[in-house]
Amino acid sequence: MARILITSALPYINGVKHLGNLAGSMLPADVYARFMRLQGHDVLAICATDEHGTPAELAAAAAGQDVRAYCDEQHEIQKSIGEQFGLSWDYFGRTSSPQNAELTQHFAETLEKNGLIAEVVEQQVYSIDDGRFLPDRYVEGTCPNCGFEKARGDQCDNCGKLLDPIELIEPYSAVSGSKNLEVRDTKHLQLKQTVMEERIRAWVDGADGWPSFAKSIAYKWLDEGLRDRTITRDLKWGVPVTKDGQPREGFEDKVFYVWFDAPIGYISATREWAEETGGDWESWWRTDKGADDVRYVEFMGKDNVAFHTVSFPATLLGSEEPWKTVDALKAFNWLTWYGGKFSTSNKRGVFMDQALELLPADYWRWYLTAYGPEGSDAQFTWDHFQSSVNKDLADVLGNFVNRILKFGASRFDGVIPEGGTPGEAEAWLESEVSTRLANIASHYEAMEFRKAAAETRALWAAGNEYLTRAEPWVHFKTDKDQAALGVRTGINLVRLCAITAQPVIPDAAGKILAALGLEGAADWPQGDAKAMLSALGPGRSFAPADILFAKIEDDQVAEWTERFGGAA
RNA sequence: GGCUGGGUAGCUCAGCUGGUUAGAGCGCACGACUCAUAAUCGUGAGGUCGGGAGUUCAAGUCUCCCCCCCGCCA
Repeated sequence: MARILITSALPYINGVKHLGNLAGSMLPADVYARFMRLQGHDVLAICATDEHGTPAELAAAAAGQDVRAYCDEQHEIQKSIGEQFGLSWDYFGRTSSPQNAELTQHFAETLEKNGLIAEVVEQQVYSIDDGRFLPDRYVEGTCPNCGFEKARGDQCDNCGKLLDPIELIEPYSAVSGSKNLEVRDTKHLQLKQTVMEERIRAWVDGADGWPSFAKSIAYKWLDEGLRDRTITRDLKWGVPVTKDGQPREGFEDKVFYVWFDAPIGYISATREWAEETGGDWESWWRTDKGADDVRYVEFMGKDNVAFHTVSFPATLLGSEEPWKTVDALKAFNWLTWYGGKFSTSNKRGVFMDQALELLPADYWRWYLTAYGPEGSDAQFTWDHFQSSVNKDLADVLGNFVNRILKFGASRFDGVIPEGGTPGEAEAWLESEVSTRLANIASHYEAMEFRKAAAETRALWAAGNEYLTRAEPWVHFKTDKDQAALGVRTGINLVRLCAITAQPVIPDAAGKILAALGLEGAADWPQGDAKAMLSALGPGRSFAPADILFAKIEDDQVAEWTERFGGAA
């Protein structure tokens, strides 16, 4: 039994995530966690909301709420929707937790002791009326490049030029509209990544278990040369900056930059979990306290790769403390909406809460796993979604389960019958089952989700093919024992299909197992195929399940296309 | 304009460090079956791997140039 720590990139707090976010980290992390639990491993799956930063403040302001209240509410919403999607986190924490503040301050102070943090003086816009420094996006004014009058401090939306707030002509506060601004010197902390560069490169060199494109992203950053990063911001909402555990002089109105504290959230959420459950968080994160045998697997979208391969490791390695660093890293590409970007404002794309209004979670889980953006970007289209789900789930799996259970119920009174002599069809199936099960497991081990799903489906197809070969409906007329063998074997195969499908479609798998009278936990099938296919012996009763997956109809697709946008 | 990532059968995608007749699913055509959600099973037709040049005994797979798409940034 191995110990496996799984994290998925933290969803940002400002609203419900879309299907691309789900497909790119949270869902595969869950599928992987479920598979590993089925294998009997000790799994700790951690996620959390990423709550700090300017966008959170802006979103709260837009909602007319206090930031804390806004985050409280949004956190609960995201947690609930995730659970409805079957995301089986062991803990879903928050980066706004006291645990995260403490750990973030600990890391910053430790890094400083190790000479990796410098205090620098920068020039920044100060709003006298607001009584605060204004971060980039809180200053607006006329663009010095194109004359656009509503340019933001970080960038002009009109000409696209990247700006420094102090360059703006006639700047004003986006908070109050006040023009009573001045440029003042202000102190910030910088993480000296330049000093860490060779060390991080060596660490990346030694890494395996990353997709090639993840490694190339890390090298690209390293090749361009790491820059020292300012890790503090002039915001109220965030982790306060401290020194020796006390508020740091000159930093009373500053907090750590969201990208500094967010990945630390993986650790702090584990600590939240430990405090709630009595678990031992250090045994998962400190190699001097038991984590040396932990395999740590991170899931993320490709936009997050640099932060996980360079920035976060810089924090961990720079501390000179025995923190666990990532072992295997799985990065996903983009799920695109008809080849373009998901866009809330343009009414393109489906968000997690909306998806659940349309169809149960398993439909989405299957589609996003079997056709997800794993090796390259993947296109979501309604037509593709409809045809994939209908064929795979309704026709191949649903129909297989349904036909064998119904036939067995009507011909053998819902009791697994005995009798019959295994022949060619059974031999073929045994060979098929052992091949497929081995493939499914090895693809999951390798975190090849599309391939694992394809093999899972191949097992379902083998079920249909077996019935074609065994023809119990034909034998029933002349040789009931032979028909009994087909039914018994078919039902055993249904069980195997359900168990192996659990990581991806847990609800449907549960319904199937319930139909077989197998409520509760089921472990990954053990033994040889012959034994697996006779695990459920004669005499056990079963009942046909309700239709597992209703087909998606054309008029539904038409309606959804109208509602959510489709081909551009 | 710069920088990633792409451009492989009608569609969506696999093809690791170059090596037998380039793969899968869907769709399509034909055949079989009737237990089943008009589901299933079998067979088959489909690709000069974006274009050009080069390296090599051998390139979808390496090098260079060009074209196009998505995304990020300027």
